[in-house]
Amino acid sequence: MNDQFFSGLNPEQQDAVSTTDGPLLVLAGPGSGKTRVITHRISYLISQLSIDSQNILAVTFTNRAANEIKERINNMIMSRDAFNLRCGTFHSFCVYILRQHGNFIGLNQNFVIYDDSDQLQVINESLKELQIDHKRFPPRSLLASISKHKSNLLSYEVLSGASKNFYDEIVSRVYESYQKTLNSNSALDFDDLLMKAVQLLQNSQEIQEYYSGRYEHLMIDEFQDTNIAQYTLMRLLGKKHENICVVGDPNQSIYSWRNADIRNIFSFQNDYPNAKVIHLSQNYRSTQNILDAASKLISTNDTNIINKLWTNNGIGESLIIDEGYSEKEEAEKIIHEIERLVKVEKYKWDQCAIMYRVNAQSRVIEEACLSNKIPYKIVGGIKFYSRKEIRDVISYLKVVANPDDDLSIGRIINVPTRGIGSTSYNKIVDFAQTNNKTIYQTISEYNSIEELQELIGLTRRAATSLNIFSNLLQQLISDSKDRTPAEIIEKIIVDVGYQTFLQQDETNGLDRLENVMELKGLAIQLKETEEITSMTEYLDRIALVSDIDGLDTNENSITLITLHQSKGLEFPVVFIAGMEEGLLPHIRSMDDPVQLEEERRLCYVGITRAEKLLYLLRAYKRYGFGQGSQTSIPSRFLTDISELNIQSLEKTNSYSITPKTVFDPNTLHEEREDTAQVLDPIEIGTKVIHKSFGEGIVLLCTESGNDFVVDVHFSSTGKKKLLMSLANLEISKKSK
DNA sequence: CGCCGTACGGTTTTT
DNA sequence: CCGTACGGCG
Repeated sequence: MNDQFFSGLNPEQQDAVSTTDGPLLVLAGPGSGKTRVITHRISYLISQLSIDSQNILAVTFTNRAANEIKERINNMIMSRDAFNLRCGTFHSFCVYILRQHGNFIGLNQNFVIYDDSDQLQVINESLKELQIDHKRFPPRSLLASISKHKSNLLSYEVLSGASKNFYDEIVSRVYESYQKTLNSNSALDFDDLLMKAVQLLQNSQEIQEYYSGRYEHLMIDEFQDTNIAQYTLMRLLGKKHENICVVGDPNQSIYSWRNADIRNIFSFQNDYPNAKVIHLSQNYRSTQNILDAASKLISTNDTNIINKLWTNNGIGESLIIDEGYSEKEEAEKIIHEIERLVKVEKYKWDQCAIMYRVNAQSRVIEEACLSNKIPYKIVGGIKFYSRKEIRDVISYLKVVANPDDDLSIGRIINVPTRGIGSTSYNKIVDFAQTNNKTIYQTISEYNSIEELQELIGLTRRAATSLNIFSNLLQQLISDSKDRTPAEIIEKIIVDVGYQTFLQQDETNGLDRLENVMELKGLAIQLKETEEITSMTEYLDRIALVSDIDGLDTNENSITLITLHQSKGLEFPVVFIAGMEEGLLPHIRSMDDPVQLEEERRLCYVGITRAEKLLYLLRAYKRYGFGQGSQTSIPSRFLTDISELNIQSLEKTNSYSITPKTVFDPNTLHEEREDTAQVLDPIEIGTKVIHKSFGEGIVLLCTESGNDFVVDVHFSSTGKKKLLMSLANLEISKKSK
C-alpha cells in the first residue's frame, strides 16, 4: 500500500513526505516538486496515518497556491474529509481566528481591513495633525517603516522614546497617531492581522492553550518569504506537537521589501535543534540549459546558498537572447515569436508567459497582443479595487459592516453629493473628536435637525442633509441583518442613488456603473460558490484575495505577469522582457548590494519558471519616467550568463531562430537611425488630429528638453497642453 | 456648497 | 500621459 502511495516520488521526496514526527526543514530548489511533497504529505497524514484533516494546517503564500493544493488533495484522496483541511495564507488564517476569538484581546468583532490606500490616507491625516511636512517625510516611506516595525512585532508603545535619530522619531510619532486612528475606527491593516493574532495567542492563556494544540501538523510553504510575525505565529501554533514542516528555497527569497526575513530559516534550525533537514535538488521542470543559466546567475550572489540544480530532462534548446530597438519592438518580437511557436511548433497559447519587472511594462505588450489579435490575460495589475466607483461602494459596505469606520464614512458622506461639504464635515469631525465619539455614534445620537444645528453648529441646510444621511445609514445597517451583500449593493445603487450619481458622468458613467455591477456579480457568485452571505465575510474575502479568479481560468491565452507574481508557477515557454540595467535590476535597488542580490534572485525565479524555452529580451531604447526615450545598457544578469549556449532571433519577418550566434551583451545592440523619433516643432496655426480629442489648431509650441510642449485648441474639448512625444499628433492634410 | 480650472507629482515588487 | 489636490468663482 505504501509502495503504491510513494510511486513517482524520489527517495528524498519520500523522506520529506513520510517524516511526520517532529520539526522538518525542506530546502528545495525550483521545480523540485515542492507542491507535490506538500500534497502528498497531507494525503499521507490523512489516508495512511488517519489524522483527521481538520487537525492539519497548511500555510501557503498566496490563495492561488492554497486552492491548487486543496484541489490536488481532493483528487488524491477523493473524500469529503479533505474539505475540512485548513489551507490558506497566514493572513486569511489570522482573520479566521480573530473573527472567532478577537474579543479576548478586546478587538471589535466587526473590524474592517484597511488596504494600502486606506493606510496612506490615515498617514496623510496624521501628518496634517502633527504638522509634519509630507515632502520631507513621504507618506509611503513612513508607511514602509511603520509596517516594518509591525512585522517585527514592535508596537508604538514599545518604540516610543527609543528613537535613535530624527527620522525614527518622526516615524514613531506618526506610528502612534496612525495606530490610534486605526484602533478607534476598529480597522486592522495587513500587519495588524498578524500582530493581533500573535497578541491573541500570547496574551490569553485560554486561547493559547487551545491553539497551541489545535493543529497536530503544521506545514508552511515558501518559508523563505515569511516575516518575524509569521514565524512567531508558527512557533505558537506548533508549540504542543512541534510537527512543523517548512519548505523553502533561500535563492527564491524575493519579498524582503515586504519584511520577509530569510533568517527565519536559520532560526528554525536554532529553535528546533532536533529538526531534520532534507534537500531536494533534482529538478523536474526545466531543461539543463535553463538550469545552467539559473545556476550561473545565482552563483554570482555572495550569499548564494549553493544548491546545484540538475535534471534528467536533457540539454534542451539554447537560451535565446535578443533586443528590440524600442520597447515596442521588443513586444512585437515576443508576440511574433509566440505566433511562430503556436503555428509552427504547435505550442498552445496558454503554454507561453511573458514576465516583467514592473507592471507598467505590461501596457506595451498588451497593445502588441491587441494589434496582433493574440489572446492574453494579465495577472494582477488590474486595479479593479482602486477604481473610484468601486472604492465608494466598498466604503458603504465597510460602514455597514462596521459603522465606527470614520475613514469610510468620510469617503461617502457626500457621495453622491448631498450638500455636506468640507466645512460641515470638519465641524462634525471636530465635534465627534472632542466628545470622544465616532462619527456614526455622533450623528445617530443627535438625530434631529435642531440638535445637529445647535450642538455641531451646522447650517440648517447641512443639518437637514446630515439628518437624511444618518437615517439612510441606519436603514442600511438594519437592513443588512437579513440581506446578502449583493442585495445591499443593489440598495446602494438604487436607493442611495449611486446609479443616478454615476449617470451624471456622461463620458464614463456607463463603464463605471458596469464596474459596480461586476462587484455585485462577484457577491452573487461568492454566495453560490463559497456560501459567503454576511457582509464581513464578503469584505474579508475581497481584502484577502487579490486576483479575480474564475475570470480567466481555463482560458487559452498567453499570460502576462510580473516576476514577483510568477513565483510558484511554471510554463513551457517563458519570455522575460526588459533585461536592462535600471529595470532588472531595478534602479531603486542598484546602489545597495543587498537589494541587488534580491534582484538577481528575482531574475532567477523568472528563469526557473521555464520548462522548455527561455527568451530574454531587452530594448535598446525605452521611454523613461521623465520624458523621451533613453538608451539602456544590457542587464548585468545577461553578462552573468553570457558564456553559455545562447542564440538570438533572426531579424526576418518570421523572427526564426539563428543557429549558433555567439552572444556578447555589449555588442548586441545596434545603433540605428531615429526614424519617427526625430521631433520637429510644429508651426503655429497648423491643423492637427489627436486620437481622442479629434481636430485642433496649434496655438503655441515651445521647446522643453528633447521635447516640445504644444498648446492646441481642439474643437471638441478646447485648449490642451500636450507633450509632443506622447501626444502622437497627426498633421492634418488640409493645412497647406 | 459645488463645479471647474490649473498645478503638480508620480512609477517596484503585494498578502 | 493620468489622476488627484487645491483654489477661485458662481
